Amino acid sequence: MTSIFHAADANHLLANLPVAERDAFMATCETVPLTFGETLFQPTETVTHAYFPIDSFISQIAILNADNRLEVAMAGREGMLGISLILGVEEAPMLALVQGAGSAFRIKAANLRRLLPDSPVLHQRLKRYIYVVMSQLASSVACNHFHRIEERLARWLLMTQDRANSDSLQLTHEFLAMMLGVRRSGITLAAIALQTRGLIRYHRGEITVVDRPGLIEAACGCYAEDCALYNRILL
Amino acid sequence: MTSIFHAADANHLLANLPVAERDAFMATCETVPLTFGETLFQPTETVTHAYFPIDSFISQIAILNADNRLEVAMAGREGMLGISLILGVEEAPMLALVQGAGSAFRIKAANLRRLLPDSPVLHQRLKRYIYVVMSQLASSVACNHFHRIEERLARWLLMTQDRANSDSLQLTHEFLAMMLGVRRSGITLAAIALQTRGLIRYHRGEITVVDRPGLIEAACGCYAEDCALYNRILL
DNA sequence: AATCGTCGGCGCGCTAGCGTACACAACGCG
DNA sequence: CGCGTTGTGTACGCTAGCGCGCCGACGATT
Repeated sequence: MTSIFHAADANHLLANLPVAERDAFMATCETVPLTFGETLFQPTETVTHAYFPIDSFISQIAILNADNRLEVAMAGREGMLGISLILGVEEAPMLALVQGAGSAFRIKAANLRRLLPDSPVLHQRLKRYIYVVMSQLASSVACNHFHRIEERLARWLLMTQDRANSDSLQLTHEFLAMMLGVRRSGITLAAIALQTRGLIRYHRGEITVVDRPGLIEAACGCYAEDCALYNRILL
Repeated sequence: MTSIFHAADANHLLANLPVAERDAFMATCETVPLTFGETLFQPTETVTHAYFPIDSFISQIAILNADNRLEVAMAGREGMLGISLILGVEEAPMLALVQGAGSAFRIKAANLRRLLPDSPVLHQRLKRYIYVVMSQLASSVACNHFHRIEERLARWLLMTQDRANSDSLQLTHEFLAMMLGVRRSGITLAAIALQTRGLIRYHRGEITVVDRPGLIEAACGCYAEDCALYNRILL
């Protein structure tokens, strides 16, 4: 590799680590493909691995019961899945579903635990990431409570676009309804509104972001705040 | 002190620590009184202290804007305030308001930072507490979205009662409305319903829990799940 | 070219909760 | 004792979103 960028840089939490830490991590991790729809964690089950997405992304979904479920967090290249392990807990808090196929670095729980005491930079970065996720969860409580479907849909599309790194997303209204915890036809109405305003275009399971700045405008402020928080704490 | 219980045991996170860790903590902390309505943290401001409530309790409130605010977490004898410090971040994520007057152990940010590396039991316990709070935040996103006011009110009263250690709570409908992020008269209706069912009694700013088991029944399952999670992870 | 499953548009009646506003009762203070 | 303040009950019209269900259109398969 002649580039100054190492393969590990593909995940932001692993980028620019001290060489010793990076090598130690890469020596004990493996690269795995994740397929769309794959379940990585079931709530309360034991977490055996942590995942650091490269070009995949994962939805974390809170389940109240069969009919009441909704996405509360998303992990892509900018983050990780398996926070519990950093906190010394071996159970998964929520359902983790691969929402964007791709690959990820995967590391065994025991290896990660062994690694962290000797990787102060990584360890610190992961703890700060946990802070970001917690803060975003806190504001999501308010966002899901106060903001309407159209704003939340816009926010969700932006977050997904960031992680998918593409203007075109493979998503049905049905799926979006599950993510936002609303009715399918509620999504249809919101999507029509966004399309009419020229912000997105869609057709049978494919949504294209046409006007990203406009979409940011249409989204609730929570999107911008989430970005600002991430940059403030992790960059 | 002839009792086998030490003063530190008044906060569950500090109870039954190894003597060395307990002494180190108690040597650098102070006991402070907290008065009702006091603001301990403002969002994004620097956190100078962590608090371990003894018989006080503190609401953590997410603020979207002047009109849209709602409580997302509560810290009493069973927990702490100032999680950011454990994660190596010095800013506060939310507004922290004293909701039940009483006292708390208070420790300076720098002292806590210095203490933790030599206090493995406490450190581990605090990390596991963070996991509990995160999981509760995640399910709160869903709870606030799907459950109705009456169920959420019942849950909130139970959580408050646990921390206040009293059947009688000093609360106005106005205040409850702010906590749950709803209209004042929405609380009045829910309170009437609960009183009619003989679960609570209230009068001008004082609410009394009459039938706790019944109230648990009336609350959404989130209350029981929160308790179960706490016990599973921290006991 | 016919078929069939998936996806999206739409309608209908309904409910929870909103914003606003007013009235009354209890309490605290001078 | 009278007064203002605070807390609670209630009413009215309104909106977002629900549950349900139907239909048409698209696209893949054969």
